Amino acid sequence: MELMKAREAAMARFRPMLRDHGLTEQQWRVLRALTDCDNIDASELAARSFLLAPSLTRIVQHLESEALISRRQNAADQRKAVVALTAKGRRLFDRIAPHSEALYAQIEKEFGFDRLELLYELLADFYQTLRNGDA
Amino acid sequence: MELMKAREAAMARFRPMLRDHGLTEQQWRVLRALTDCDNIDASELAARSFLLAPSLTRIVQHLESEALISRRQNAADQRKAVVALTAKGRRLFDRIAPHSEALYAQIEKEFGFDRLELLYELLADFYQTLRNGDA
DNA sequence: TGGTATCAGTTAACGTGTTAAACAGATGCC
DNA sequence: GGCATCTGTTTAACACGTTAACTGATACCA
Repeated sequence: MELMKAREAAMARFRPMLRDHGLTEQQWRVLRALTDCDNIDASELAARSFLLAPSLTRIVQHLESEALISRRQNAADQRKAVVALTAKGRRLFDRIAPHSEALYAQIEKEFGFDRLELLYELLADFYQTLRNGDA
Repeated sequence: MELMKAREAAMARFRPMLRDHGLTEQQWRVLRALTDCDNIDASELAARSFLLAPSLTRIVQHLESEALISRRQNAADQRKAVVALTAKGRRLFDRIAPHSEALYAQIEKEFGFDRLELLYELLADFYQTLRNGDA
């Protein structure tokens, strides 16, 4: 419950900015993942952007229809779909990234760098603990 | 991002159990809020279960169709809709509550009570900090 | 080599999150 | 009393989360 509230509060900061650029939070996650590691197939992209496959399918279709990314089939394995940023997609990323970083910096300033680091560490640990317990 | 992952990991524990009882996470939040404080109007219920009004409208319609809650109009202010648990709703809550508590206890055991308390405190603080900054 | 299991991705169905707009009941002001 | 405004709730539209079922391609193996 507290996790949900905290996450909503954080996203409330980012959403309006992304909206101004015509993106949702998840679409932004996909562009960011592709900037880090372009030309990967859908499974890899799903893992890196923490999206489930059905969501990613819809998002990729949407972004492709706006020419922000391209999709082609892996020649070696016809099942796989390789996704890449287009020049247009990269330009959009470059326009948004400074705003995104500014919002992160603002949160860091308000909440305090050390406390934020501690929170990150606890969250990552919490995540790992629960994942291990599932097995 | 870490917030999202942590929340997903936590809900992955609860969802299957709730699903066995035919509820979603949000429907469960509504029942829990009504158990704490019955006969409140929709705005109050939305605040207590941390749902937006449109979501709550749908959920209340759904739960009402399954006779788990009842809805009537406030006599003093015809705009307000007063929501209450039915006997059936209360019985369902009583059946689920022990499972829910067991899952919480399990998480507490795996992650550690003190660390969980620290995490709660940081999250609540994070939430408040961001909310204050919005004003 | 052919049959079967597995894998990558998609589609479908349902419920929720978010935003904007619509709506009726309440309130305030002249 | 009539009219603009505000409030509580609902509806609509679009996108995502989750689960399950489906399709086509690949791998395995008797």
